[in-house]
Amino acid sequence: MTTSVFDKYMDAPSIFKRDRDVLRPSYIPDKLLHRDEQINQIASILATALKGERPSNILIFGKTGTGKTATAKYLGKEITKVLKAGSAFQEVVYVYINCEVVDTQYGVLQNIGNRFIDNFNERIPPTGWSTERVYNILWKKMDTSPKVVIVVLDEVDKFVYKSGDDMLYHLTKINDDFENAKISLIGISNDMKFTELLDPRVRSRLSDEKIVFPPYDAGQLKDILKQRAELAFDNGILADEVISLCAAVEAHEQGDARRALDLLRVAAEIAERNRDQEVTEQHVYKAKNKIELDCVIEAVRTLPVQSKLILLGILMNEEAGQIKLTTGDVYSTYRILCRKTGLSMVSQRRVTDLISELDMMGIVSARVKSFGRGGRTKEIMASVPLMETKRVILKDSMLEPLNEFKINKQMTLL
DNA sequence: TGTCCACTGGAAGGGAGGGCTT
DNA sequence: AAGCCCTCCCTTCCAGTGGACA
Repeated sequence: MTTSVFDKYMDAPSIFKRDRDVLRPSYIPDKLLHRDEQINQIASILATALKGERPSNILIFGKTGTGKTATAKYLGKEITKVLKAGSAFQEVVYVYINCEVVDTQYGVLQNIGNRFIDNFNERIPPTGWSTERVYNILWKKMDTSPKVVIVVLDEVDKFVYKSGDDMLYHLTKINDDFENAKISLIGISNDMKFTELLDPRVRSRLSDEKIVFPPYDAGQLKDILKQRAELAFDNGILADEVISLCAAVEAHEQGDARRALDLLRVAAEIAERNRDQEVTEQHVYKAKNKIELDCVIEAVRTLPVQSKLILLGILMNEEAGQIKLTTGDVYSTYRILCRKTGLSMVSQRRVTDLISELDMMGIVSARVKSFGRGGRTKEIMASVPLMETKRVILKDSMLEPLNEFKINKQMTLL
């Protein structure tokens, strides 16, 4: 018999009863717990679609992991069920778009449009057409027969921040031009404030109905975890306190069900890898640390090389004992590193933006501070673990020349 | 009280790179 | 091939600014 490096993992008994995907946030259970009120509210609005009328537009607010996306997808499934059963009076098309993935006007219109184009050759290409043309095709294809189109724009705030509200304006106005079809929008956002950016006309049209998803409390999280755990594990695999602990940890932070589920899944995976028979509190604590570090590492690993260089500069300064830096400091270190690696150098203005991006990602903390005559600038410091992060950055092949490189205080003063 | 530093962050625009149309 | 369009990444320009210091 041949042996391989995988053998010892392959024959390890699995802790999971079946698919571990039931613990992933993308899994939509048959019954969503503790969201009855919101589901009923939205369902009562959308029900008009099944009667052939245009439902009001809806804005859904709530922090991450409060079940907004799950609810939207769940309702999509339910509508499909009704349509299949043939009890609807009208054709209803439910389009779900995640604006974090599709974040341009063109992209959103293309995505919606292609739902109504069966012939592959007629499809709207990912780029190349004018937006106006895409809009016209979309309009024509949608309006061929009477139907109600419900477009869900998940993370719509991301879209508005990036691309403005033109597209929302057109989509909310398109009904005026339709003869047969009707469109209604569901915007999902975790940021209440983004509506301030909208043109007043768009704002009032978009937010006919507002629905807020509150964070889950510990008890609710516990129910949700229990529901999934029953699907994922056999009895006796989870120590009694494990679910309560996962629920308590996340309820304490933000009431985020997504993270609570991740925590449970990773804890179980750690137990499995250790060939333990039971998932215990210790596994949960380990999982918590692992998830936090993994998030940082993944975020840093996928950074563009210019941002890596900037972050590396900040970390190297920290290593040399310079914890707090100004934009000027960061830029001069950045220039040293550019010269060392031979990479092209971007302007200070651009670096300011990249620093702000790193700040938004939580990788560094940067706040504007005035030093009086010393000028007004950002005060920047890293908020990720020094050595681990540095190691990840230096794995980038373009930054190889920096492997043994260190900076000292004089260099930052250049 | 006014000055002045070292930026901040908005605006406008360029150009490369993707792709389509004619 | 030439002429479009859109997005992304970047530059240049510049008015604006919080607060220590004279």
